[in-house]
Amino acid sequence: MSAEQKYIPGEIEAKWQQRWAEQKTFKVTEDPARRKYYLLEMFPYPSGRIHMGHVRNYSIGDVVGRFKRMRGYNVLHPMGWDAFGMPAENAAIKNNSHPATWTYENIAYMRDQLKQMGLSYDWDRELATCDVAYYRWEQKLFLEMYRKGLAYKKQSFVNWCPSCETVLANEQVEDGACWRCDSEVQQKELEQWFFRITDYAQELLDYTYRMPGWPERVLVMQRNWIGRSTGCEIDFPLEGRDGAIRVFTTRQDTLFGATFMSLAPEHPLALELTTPERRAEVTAFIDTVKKTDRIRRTADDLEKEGVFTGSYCVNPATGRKMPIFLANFVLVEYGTGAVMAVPTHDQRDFEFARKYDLPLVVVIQPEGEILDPATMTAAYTEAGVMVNSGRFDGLENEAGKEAVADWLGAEGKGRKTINFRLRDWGVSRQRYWGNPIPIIYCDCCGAVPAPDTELPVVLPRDVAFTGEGGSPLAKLESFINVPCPQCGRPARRETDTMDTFVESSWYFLRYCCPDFEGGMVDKARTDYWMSVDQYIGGIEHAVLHLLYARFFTKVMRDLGYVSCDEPFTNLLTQGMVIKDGAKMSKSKGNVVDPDALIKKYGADTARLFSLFAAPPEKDLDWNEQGVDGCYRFLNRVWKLVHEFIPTVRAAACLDPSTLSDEERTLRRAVHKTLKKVTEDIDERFHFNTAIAAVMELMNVLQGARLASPQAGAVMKEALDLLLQMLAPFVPHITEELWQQLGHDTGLADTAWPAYDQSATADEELLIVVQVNGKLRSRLSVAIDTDEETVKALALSDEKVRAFTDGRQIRKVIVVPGKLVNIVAG
RNA sequence: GCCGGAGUGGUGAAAUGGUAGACACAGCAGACUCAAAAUCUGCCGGGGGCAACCCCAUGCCGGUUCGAGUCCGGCCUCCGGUACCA
Repeated sequence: MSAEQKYIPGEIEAKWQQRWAEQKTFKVTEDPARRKYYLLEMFPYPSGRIHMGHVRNYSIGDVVGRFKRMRGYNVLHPMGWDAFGMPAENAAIKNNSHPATWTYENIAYMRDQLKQMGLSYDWDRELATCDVAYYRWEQKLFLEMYRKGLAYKKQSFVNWCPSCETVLANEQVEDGACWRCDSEVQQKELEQWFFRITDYAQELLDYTYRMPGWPERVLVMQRNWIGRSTGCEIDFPLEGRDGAIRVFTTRQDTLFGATFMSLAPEHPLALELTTPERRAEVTAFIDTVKKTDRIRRTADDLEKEGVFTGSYCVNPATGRKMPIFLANFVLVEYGTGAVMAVPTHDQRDFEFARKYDLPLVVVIQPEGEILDPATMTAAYTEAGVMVNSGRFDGLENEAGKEAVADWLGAEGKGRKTINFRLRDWGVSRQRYWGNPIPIIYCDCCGAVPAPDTELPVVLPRDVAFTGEGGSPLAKLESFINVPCPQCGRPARRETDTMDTFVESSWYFLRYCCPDFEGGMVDKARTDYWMSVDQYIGGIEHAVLHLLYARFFTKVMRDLGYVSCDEPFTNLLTQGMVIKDGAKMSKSKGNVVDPDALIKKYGADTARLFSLFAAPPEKDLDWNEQGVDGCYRFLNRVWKLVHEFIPTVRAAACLDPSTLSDEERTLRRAVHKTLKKVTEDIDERFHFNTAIAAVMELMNVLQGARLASPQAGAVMKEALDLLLQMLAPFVPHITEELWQQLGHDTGLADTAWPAYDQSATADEELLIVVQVNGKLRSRLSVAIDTDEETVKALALSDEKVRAFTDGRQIRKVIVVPGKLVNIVAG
């Protein structure tokens, strides 16, 4: 084989990447006359180099993008950089440089890596969230949200990561540890900025039932996170003094069984209600609880402990005097931070009551069983009939929930309410490398928005990175000191920056119009592209990014920026990349470097393997030999096409009506494969089976040795279609071979071929014959054989007779064109 | 505990309720070669049989059905999420 006939991925890949870039093949503009398709993969954090997760994510996306494009869609397929964040600061400290330098160098390198993969992005729309041109609009939105009360500041206990030295949102705490660095999270009382995502809790929940394009498990995770529960707020008057304790309960049907009250140790009334003689014990208890770290405090084996405050409140239904306790399992952040304790019907209250010898009253009686408080070993939490509940006795407890709620409302002692687990989104971060929150603090005027004329608040560059802790911004006098926009007196800038999840909550909108100078988004262009038709990324963002982005879309809709209710119509969550049974990670030492892979095999092989080895949603087991196999396959394609180049160039015009049996069979295989590949990509995203089908076709084509003029025409069609089918998966090699076959137009610009329905039709059918459901024989019959004939053939078949002779034929089931099942007994 | 998802050859996997294991990897045998690599061809779930074939087999136990990897019920195991949520 001569040198020019050898498959050298490096050469052809560079050639076509350059061609696509020069010709702006994948540049798109809004065109209302064409069907749009917005395809988006989650943009990467510029950590330094891409990893296999990126290779997989972007390979999957690229198949969809190239396929939809060939199908005639106006495809928006952008890429950019989630460029603010902590690692840049850490790197700056370590290397004595600047986060911006580190970030932009990484972007340059990774952009190059992505380009080497041959991805079909419109690079003209590239954005980096750390560019002022991007984050300036976020500041404007922040102020709009501030004016609407959707951004606000409050003093509260917040999650503090001592290692990152910053606050975390609830969603960013995993198992009591920081989502990024895994340090144990502490509770700290601080004044912080929040986004009022709870205002949208109901809508965020409702739409999870109207998003059929999302995986059910992501929707379930979001529903659980939002955590809506219906119940009542009930006021328990304090004994011997004014005021009341308000509780939230979903079990108002058990109100008559409430025998004591449990408050969170952090409850505002905790100390106020403590009598002088109990004071020492109570403060000691509060201290102990506060010192208990979050992991242990939320461990399920933590013993229920509490302390009596010395005060009492009154059950509004029974008039019973209820001792008020502080309890370590009551969470101040959920409900009202106070729980009416019904030990007979709540397991935690039960354990607590047993430990502190508190009274039990049964108020829900199960059918066919009598509960006795003296002998109960666990709380009864199932359905039953209300007892010891005055006027409600005899009601089914579910009906009782309604009745008690109505009664509480009528008496003014409580009301129906809905409670959410979702908390507001804390967005303040005590970091430098983020978007400055555009607020100025004045001793006279309080918090004042930076005026429009002063926007954007540019992140200053001349900052020292000492690694000594705290935000470098807070030490920069030239940044902090500013006159108050209202009264002109000396004031101070906010030095906190925004959570980087804020940038990723609207980047998909900015891609629609990345060059727009007139505001955050150009509504006409954004309306054309939105919503994202297909979003692809890792499952790890199920409740972080994906919830925030939904929230932002709704906020921006209500502020008039966009028209859609939801950002992502279809979501694909791809599986992890595994090697040797574990997720690829530096600490495991099982990382495969994409650069080395591409250098050795080329981008097409890297893409092909990551698409072939598993369907997109499943974890992908990386296997070097499998990669080798894909490389060999591409070599076979290369050789096969080269072998037939002379034949194809000399081929006659295809006339399907004059083909020999052999030629027709070959052509049938080609069109059947095209049908399968089309459906596998378009309807199912099953790229692995699509590729397998093409491999099968290759095996057929390699065996074909045809000599007639029409055979050349059949082969020409076969190779053209083979390359078109493979184009979305392995765009470089197919483009090169396409050109070598003599085509003038680029393969990427061809239309996805339609299969010839008549060519796919079989002439003979294989009919499976079963006796009592077991395979016994196969029949080959002409396509138009009628059912009765097939039945007769099956019954008279020699192999079948061996199993039916001497038995009675009870029934014969015929599935046309497929199968005959003879029931004999 | 609760909520998801998954259990199929040595491995990754494939199968609108209708031939279980396509395709590929690994392995074995052969061809080519002085030899090796590369490439090509064949075999490749287990058991029985000279063979045609037969029996068993999709985590386990039941059920529905002419027919179940697929649907239903009950278990077991693994993975992911979540957790004192009142």
